[in-house]
Amino acid sequence: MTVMARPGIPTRERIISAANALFYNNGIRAVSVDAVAAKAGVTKRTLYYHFKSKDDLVAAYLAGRDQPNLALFRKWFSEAQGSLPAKVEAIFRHLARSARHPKWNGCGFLRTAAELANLPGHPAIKIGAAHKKKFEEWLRATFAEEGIVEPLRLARQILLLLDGSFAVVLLHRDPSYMETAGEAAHALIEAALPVRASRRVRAGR
Amino acid sequence: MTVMARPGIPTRERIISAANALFYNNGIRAVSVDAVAAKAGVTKRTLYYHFKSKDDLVAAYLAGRDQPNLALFRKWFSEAQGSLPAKVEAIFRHLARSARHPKWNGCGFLRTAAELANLPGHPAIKIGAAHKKKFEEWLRATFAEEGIVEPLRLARQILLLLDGSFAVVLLHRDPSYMETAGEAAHALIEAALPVRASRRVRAGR
DNA sequence: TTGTGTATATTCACTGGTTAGTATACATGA
DNA sequence: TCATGTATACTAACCAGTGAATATACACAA
Repeated sequence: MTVMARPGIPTRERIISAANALFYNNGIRAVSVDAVAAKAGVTKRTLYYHFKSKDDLVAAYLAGRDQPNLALFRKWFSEAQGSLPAKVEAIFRHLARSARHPKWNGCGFLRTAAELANLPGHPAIKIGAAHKKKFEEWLRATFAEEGIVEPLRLARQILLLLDGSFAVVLLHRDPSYMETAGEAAHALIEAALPVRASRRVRAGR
Repeated sequence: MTVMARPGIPTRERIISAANALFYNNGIRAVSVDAVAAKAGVTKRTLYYHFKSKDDLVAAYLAGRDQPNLALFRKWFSEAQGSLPAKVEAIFRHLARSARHPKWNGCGFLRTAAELANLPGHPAIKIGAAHKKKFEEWLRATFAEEGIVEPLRLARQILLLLDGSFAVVLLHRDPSYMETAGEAAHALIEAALPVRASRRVRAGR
C-alpha cells in the first residue's frame, strides 16, 4: 500500500497516536482537528490527506485501541493463578490497578459511544460495539471450554459487570468498585461451574 | 424569592426543560447555548440571566433528573410482586422496556460523566455522583431491612449491573442485556438472603 | 388614587475566538 | 511525467459570553 513511508515513523501512525492521546484524555468534541494535527507535528491539510473527515479519524483512534486492549485482558487472565473464577476476578483487580493511575479516564469505547449517542450509526460506535463483542465471545468460548451450561449468558453478565465498573469508577473515581465487581463475577462464575470441586474462595467481607 | 413569575410556566423551568430535551438527546458539547435558548423561546441573554454559565445550566439539567429518576426506580420496585430478588429484577425489566422506546439514549448522568471526564470536579459530575450514591444507599437500606449480611457490598454489585446495562445497551442498542443483568442481580441477591425459604425462582433459561 | 424608586426580568446587537473542511501550490521520488 | 505527500492560507459558520438599554411589577409616599 504505502509506497513511500520514508521518515522514521509513518505520518499516519503519528496522527493516530496523537489522536489517541487527545481523544482519550479530553473526549471527541472537545478536541479539534487542529489540535490533533499540531500534536502530531503535521499541518491540518496533511491530516486531511490521510483521513477524509474527523469522524474517520475518530474511528481510526478506536480501531487502534481494539487489539492491544483485548490482548491485555487475555494476558491478565492467562497469567493469573487459580480457578476459573479467580482468573476472571484477576482481570478486575488489574483493571482497578490501572484505574488508580492518574491518567486513567475510563473506557475509550464506552465514552465515545456515550458522547456520540445521538449518531447511532457512527463508524466509531460500530468499532466499539465490535470490540465489546470480541471480548464477550472470548469469554463465552472460555466458559464453554470449562463445561459451563449457558456460557453466553454468563459471558454477558461478566461483561455487564466490567462495563458497569468502567462507568461507576469514571463517575465516582473510586477504583474499589472494580474489586467489588470482580467479587460478583467470581460468585456468578462459581455458581455456574459444573462440578463444585475443592477450592472455595468466595471472598467474604 | 421570585416576586414576579406572572406568565404560565416560569422562564427558568422552561429553560431547564429545553436543556433536558436537547442535552439528553444530543450530548452536552454538541448543543449550543443558543439552541437551548431558542427551544425555550427566550433570548440567550435571558438564559444567562438565570444561569451564570453553560456549566451551571448543565448542572441544573442533571439536578432536574435526580428525584424523578429515583422515584421511578422506587415505584418499579414497590409495585412488583414476589420475593426481594424478583422485585429488584423487575427494575431491570422495566428499564429494558423503556430502553426499547426510540428516544431512549442511556443514562444522562453517566453520559455526562463520560463526556466531561476530563473535568473531574465539574458540578454536573458531582450531581451525577450524588444521584448514584442515593440509589446505592436506597438499595443498601432495603437489603439491610431484609437481614442481608453485607448490604452495602450487594447494593454496589447491583448498581454495577445497572450502570453496566446502561453502558452496554447504549453501545449495542440491544435492551435484552438489561434482562440478563436482572437475572444476574436476582442470583446475587438470592445467594445473599439469610434464610433460604420456599420460593426459588432462579430464572433458568 | 397617583406618582416614583427599585429589584426583577427580558431584549438587541455585538465580540473575540474557534471550528471543520478546502483551494491552491509546492516538493519529492520512481 | 506523474502519483504521493506536505504546507500556506483561507472560508464560512458557529460558539460562549457580554454591554447597554428597556420593560414589568410591586412597595411606599403623597
